[in-house]
Amino acid sequence: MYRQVQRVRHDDGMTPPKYRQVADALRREIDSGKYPPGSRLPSESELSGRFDASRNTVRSGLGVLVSEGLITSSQGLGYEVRSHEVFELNASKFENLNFPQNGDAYNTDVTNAGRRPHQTFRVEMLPAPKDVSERLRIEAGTKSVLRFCHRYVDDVPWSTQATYYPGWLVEEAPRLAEPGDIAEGTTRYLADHGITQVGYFDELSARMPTPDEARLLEVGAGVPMLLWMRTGYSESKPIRCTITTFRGDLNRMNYEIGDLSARGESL
Amino acid sequence: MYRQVQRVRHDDGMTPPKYRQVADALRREIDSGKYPPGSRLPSESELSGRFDASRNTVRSGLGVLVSEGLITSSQGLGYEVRSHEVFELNASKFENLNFPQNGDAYNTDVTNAGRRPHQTFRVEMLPAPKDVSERLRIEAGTKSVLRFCHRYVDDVPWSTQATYYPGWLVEEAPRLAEPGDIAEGTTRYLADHGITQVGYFDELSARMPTPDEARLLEVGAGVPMLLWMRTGYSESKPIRCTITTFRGDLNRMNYEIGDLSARGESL
DNA sequence: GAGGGCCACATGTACCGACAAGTTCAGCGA
DNA sequence: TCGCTGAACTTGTCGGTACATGTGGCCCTC
Repeated sequence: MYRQVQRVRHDDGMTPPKYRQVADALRREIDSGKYPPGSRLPSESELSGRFDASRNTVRSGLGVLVSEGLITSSQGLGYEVRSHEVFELNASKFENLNFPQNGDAYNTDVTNAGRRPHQTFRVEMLPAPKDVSERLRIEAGTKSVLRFCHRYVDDVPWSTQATYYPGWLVEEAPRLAEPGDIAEGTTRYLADHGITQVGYFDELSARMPTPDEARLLEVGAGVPMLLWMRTGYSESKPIRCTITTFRGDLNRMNYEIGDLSARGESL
Repeated sequence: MYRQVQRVRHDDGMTPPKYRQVADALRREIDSGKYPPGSRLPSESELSGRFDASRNTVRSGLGVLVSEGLITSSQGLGYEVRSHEVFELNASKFENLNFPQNGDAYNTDVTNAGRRPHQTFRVEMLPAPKDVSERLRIEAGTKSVLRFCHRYVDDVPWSTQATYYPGWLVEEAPRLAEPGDIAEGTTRYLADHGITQVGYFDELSARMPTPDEARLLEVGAGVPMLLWMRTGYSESKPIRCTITTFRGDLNRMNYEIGDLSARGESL
């Protein structure tokens, strides 16, 4: 039987719990530059001594910073301060006949940024998920073509992109369902078969990764995903739905709307 | 001195740690509908019995689900499955002279959705933060006007919106720096003073909330923020920079690009 | 010099115990 | 009836211990 010293003050200026004090102190030191991005924090046992707290308590504090996305931990190595180099994507420029959104566009973008692109690719036929079938305006469960892309930058998993085409479209453009790249780009290929994309509807949201996504993109706790759903329309109906998942902290999506001649070339 | 039974298998088909098994099992049950949104999970001690694990281990498992944004916990009550009613924002329609992005637009939108809007408002003059001054193309630290809005939906904190105007703009449109609403909307007010916004540049990203944001928006762990930066331009230069932070899981931002006549009124 | 084994140290998992503090409700008393 | 108190739940915090497991470097051997 033992007695622990717990918090005593119950007034308004409540002392935060110890694990939070640890988190706050370390967060301040990280923000102040004492621990710059890429550097390593002291070990749990060192911090335990410094804060006069048990290793469990220190771990809770570090856990807060991990779930804030400030640091990562790796077994055997320690805690490292994360760096945040963001990658810019210009969404409103992505797709047109001259600059289709295709593997090539991605390759070009990444290469221009001085990084090394790499992607894996897969084609499947399967019933469309509910949210996709609603957007493609087809019956739930109707067959659709999924063209799936898993993209890397400098061998770091970067994004997954799943494009669904409604089943009826395959009748008119059979190569959609065939494995392998479409060299001229799907947008161009469809246009050549009389299906021209004239507009699209984008939806953006954020959420924490599902276990699947965490595995595919090798993200740990504290890294939110940026979700981008693009539904493309011909003059008469929806013809595709693309769902892209990014690491939200490493990507920024841009839209240019209206007259931006004043923006010039800078930035 | 005691001995614990720990995992033994070291082969490829590695058994996941127990806390993860707990998380996976509960996640499946939530997905399956056994615990629908709004319902409560069994208590830690019940789960402890069911999974033959200590309360700490069960807590770790639940912590995984919390940081995935699937559940929330409240002291004295238990764990509740979160619901995800998303709120739609049409970004590409937001701003023009007839439908300015103003408190009114927000009020209208929320009321139309059958919810109750409420907002607090504040005006300040202060040096522009670095990221803002870059976008407004003014010297870092130059004075700027901040018009800050904290918005609620049904008394739930929903978003914060900070709009910065460059200091030089105040000379031509002094009411910007005065506290209180500008009834006709700032866009209209600026247009009446010869400053017309002809285009804007949007940047979207996601990250975990800072402690400040967590406080203002009352979000717990596992809820990512959706960040929206909009820089508005006149014909010759940037005239404003709006930074909006949303709960990423409860909001969806939409963009309409090109000809969407096929989309019709539905959805 | 190259390779392997081993040790030191990092975090990861799992258990135990105790007490603090928020919520609900039955039950008691004015 | 109303209001308060306390019991019985809940989760939150903090401490301890033991052992598993990943990493890197030292050192010995071949």
